[in-house]
Amino acid sequence: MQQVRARARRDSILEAALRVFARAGYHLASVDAIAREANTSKGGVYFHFPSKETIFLLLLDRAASQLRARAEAAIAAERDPVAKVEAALWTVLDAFSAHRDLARLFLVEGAAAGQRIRERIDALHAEFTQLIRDQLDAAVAAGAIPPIDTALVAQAWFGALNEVVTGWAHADQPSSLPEAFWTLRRLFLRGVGIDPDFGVEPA
Amino acid sequence: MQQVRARARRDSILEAALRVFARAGYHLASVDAIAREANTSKGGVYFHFPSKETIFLLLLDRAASQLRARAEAAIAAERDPVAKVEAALWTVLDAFSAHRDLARLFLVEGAAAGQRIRERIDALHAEFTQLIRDQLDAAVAAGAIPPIDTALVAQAWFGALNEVVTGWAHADQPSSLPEAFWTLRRLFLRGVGIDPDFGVEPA
Amino acid sequence: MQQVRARARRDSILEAALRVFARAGYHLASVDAIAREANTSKGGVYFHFPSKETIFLLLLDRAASQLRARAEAAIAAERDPVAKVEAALWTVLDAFSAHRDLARLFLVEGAAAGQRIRERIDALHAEFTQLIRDQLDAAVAAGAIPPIDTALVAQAWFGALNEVVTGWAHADQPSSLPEAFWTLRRLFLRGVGIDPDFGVEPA
Amino acid sequence: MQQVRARARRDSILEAALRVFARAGYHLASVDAIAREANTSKGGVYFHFPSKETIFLLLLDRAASQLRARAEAAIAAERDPVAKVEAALWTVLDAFSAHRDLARLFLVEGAAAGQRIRERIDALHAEFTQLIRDQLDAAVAAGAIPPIDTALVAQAWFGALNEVVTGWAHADQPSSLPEAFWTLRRLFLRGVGIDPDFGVEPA
DNA sequence: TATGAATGAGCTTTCATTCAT
DNA sequence: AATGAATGAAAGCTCATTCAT
Repeated sequence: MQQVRARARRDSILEAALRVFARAGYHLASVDAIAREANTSKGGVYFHFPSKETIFLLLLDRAASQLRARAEAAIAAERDPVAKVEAALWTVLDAFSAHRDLARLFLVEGAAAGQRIRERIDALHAEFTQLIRDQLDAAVAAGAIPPIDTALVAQAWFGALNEVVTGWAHADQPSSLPEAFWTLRRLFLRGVGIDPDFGVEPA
Repeated sequence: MQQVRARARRDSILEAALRVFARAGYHLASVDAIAREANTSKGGVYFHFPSKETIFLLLLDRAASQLRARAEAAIAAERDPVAKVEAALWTVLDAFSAHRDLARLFLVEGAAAGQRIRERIDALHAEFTQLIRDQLDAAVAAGAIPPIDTALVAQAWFGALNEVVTGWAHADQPSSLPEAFWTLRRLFLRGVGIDPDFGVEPA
Repeated sequence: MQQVRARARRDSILEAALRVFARAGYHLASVDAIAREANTSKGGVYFHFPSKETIFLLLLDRAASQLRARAEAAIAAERDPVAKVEAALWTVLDAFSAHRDLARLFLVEGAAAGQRIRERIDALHAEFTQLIRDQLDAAVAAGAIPPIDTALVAQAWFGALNEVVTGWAHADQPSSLPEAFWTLRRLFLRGVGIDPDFGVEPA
Repeated sequence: MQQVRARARRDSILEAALRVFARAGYHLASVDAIAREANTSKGGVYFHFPSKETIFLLLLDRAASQLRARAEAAIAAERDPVAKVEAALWTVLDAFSAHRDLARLFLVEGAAAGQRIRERIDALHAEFTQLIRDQLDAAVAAGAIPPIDTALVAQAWFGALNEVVTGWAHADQPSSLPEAFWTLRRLFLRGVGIDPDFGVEPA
């Protein structure tokens, strides 16, 4: 029973930390502020977690696996290789735009937070790039897409998504993300040689 | 004569600051470390610059205008609209990859460094996106490219370039920059409806 | 229980700060020195108080209200208007001479300590001058003292008291406070037209 | 010839320092600001003076001896003992009110400026108190004033003058110093048993 | 478990003073 | 004589982390 309570406390601290990090960024988020947001004390935070960095890392991992799970589910729900590719992209774009602050936090902010965190952020980038790449590879293998350096394409796509979403977060560009999606979809698919409306284009 | 020395010192502090910022990020770079790297004292740094933030901003502006100048020169050297587009892209890619640490510093790291710096980083993103967009608009106007949301495309391309280059530090991909260029070029141009080998594709 | 300890610590920091301020003056009193004097650390001081200035202001207010309370009590204990005037003077003189270092600190030293503190010191001067003046006004209204510019008189008296007491630290004069009181009493009262021994003098 | 120039430079630095000290107070007056005000450089200041403190002390002494000279002249110009007393008072009040900023600087501000300066400020107080006291003693010896603790009276008068003038400097009290003089004169003289209009009062 | 007081290293910045030129 | 670059010892303040209760 006590363990249940402890677990709940731990989770509430994590939620609070997420909010504070998202609001203030890694450096400006003080442990005090996190404790206050979680309605506990600094000591309470340190009882559950060994350091501020650890909390950030935990949140990072949690966000990453949630996103991964969603993406994998979306991909699994499609049969067609190209549709799987699109599912991967759409899930990422969708998740980013639903949680702009987190996207900013983990994709941008986190990069200024010291060696350890940096490395994991890079790993996260790599992971999602890989996820997209896997779908591309499958599509290439299935002949749905002409051969191409899929690693590079995945990386480029990920970066494009990232920029568009984080740009959207604080400017007004683009004004509407859903509309942007259709343009990006065209841009991406035609880029790899698919006519988004009729399948593979003739050479 | 003293002025010459002072100018040299000032420059050496700027160089040192650039190295330290690139190595540690804005927050983790202490003025002490910058002074040490420049073989001077903290007071010396403050004699030449009013604040750490000012130094960062100065470096940022310097890098931005160098890149802008290069890009504009490269664009001006081409006549064909599509070639101008390619020139813009290539310059950015080239510059970024020659100074990956700076690209990381100014495009990623700096975004977590406080209001003033954030604003200028955003402005920098906007500026280079605009630079690319201008070429796209010209190409569309010239009929070299079918109509498209050029703002979004420029943003996506910028993000793609950014990600590919800053991702380089840790991955093994791409093995070579020129190769990557050809892939990206194809990806980008086909994305907007140009056959990179034969010009505009038939609808 | 912890709160008791915290309160005690807080108070001990205040006492320590008072000693250090009195010894060194506002500017020369470092927070480090205050912490050392209070057998705690700089961080400890800042845990209990938000700034050095706040501490000074707190001490200032505390001293002022203690003095005010004493003076008001002494005044209330008298019925005769002239006796009230004397009570105000005596209380101030007594308090100042019992805490010469504080008088010096708050009446003299503090005046060079920045806008906020200056304003409050001025207010303190004004307050005690006013306190004396009120008694003078009452005495004038009661016909115990001939009409006079009571504001100016109160100011002059306050300054005289201040100088006599703060000057003590270095001179040998006056040998004894009670003796000084009788001299000052005579000086002050005769100055406003009262024979200190027989009441109002004939015109 | 060069010595003449050096002397002029030295003096111009002193004047500049006086202005800066009066404007900003001892602590806030930086040597840089003094150099700038004197149209020279920090090094120039240090060529002529060994330290900031020395400069302040020099100015203090200079102001003190100027005031002393004026007071002594004014005193010497009178024959009557009581008139001499009044001359001393009036000179001090006059000087203070003509140079409010300096009065504030040397009588108030300076007190927060470290041991050495503090001691000299005290000496200055003592000196002027002594000057007034000497006239009082002479008046007592001449039978113009009944016996009294002249040291204490002089101190009280000095303090009263000081408070009235410095109060005048930043509040509006008293509204007119010349008017205040007549009130103070009455206050002071009657205090020591002199009817300011008809000489010594009957016991 | 949880609290919050306490620590101390670290930060940016200021400035009196020194010194090569 | 004079300059102004350079120094370095502070200063006030913040905050991740520790620890007695």
